[in-house]
Amino acid sequence: MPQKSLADFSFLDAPSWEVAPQLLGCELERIFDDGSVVRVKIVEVEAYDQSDEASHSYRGKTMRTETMFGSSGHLYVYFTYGMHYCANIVTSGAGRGAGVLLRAVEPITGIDIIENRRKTTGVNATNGPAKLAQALGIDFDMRGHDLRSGSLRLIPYSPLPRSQIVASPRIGISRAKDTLWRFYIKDNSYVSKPN
DNA sequence: AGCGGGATTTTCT
DNA sequence: GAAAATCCCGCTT
Repeated sequence: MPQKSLADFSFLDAPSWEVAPQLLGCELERIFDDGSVVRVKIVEVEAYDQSDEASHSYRGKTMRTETMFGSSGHLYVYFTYGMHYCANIVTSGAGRGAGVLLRAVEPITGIDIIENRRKTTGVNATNGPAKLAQALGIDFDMRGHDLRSGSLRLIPYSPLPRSQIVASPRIGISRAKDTLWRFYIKDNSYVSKPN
């Protein structure tokens, strides 16, 4: 398989709420240190932006959110509830604090590896932001990782037709509850909370 | 199927 | 010192 050209990642250099639905159907390839490979399809995401009260970047750049203000296509990893890592794909280019939270993925290859890592099977292995982070081995070691190459790669695809995408309020936030910045693939069984 | 609580530590006030 | 872009388990319907 030939390496994708850099131009294929240019769609990330746009506002997060426009990028988010375009990430649905794209894939992630994870190559672990032992050489084993896992591939998944993105089926649920949420957009966050510095203009948005619910975003970690709302109150400006901090030590934690520095990567959100950096280049598009890098990985913003945060730690929450004392035990969970979650991952965002940074969007909007340098200077603007924005990203797209990965909320659910569908395993394509390496399902046995995923289920071993998660100690569970089926949809429960990857139908949540902290679940997929654990499944893909994402923690603070991956902070700021460039998703265009290396051990975790984004593989872009053409956008899905709008009829296959559902927009809804985001999950687990206390502010900006009415903003419809959660996007998921209609009827996909790996979505964390179908409406 | 749905609710309620506990886990556990980083980050910001 | 409190909240957190969550998950899991156990208990009740």
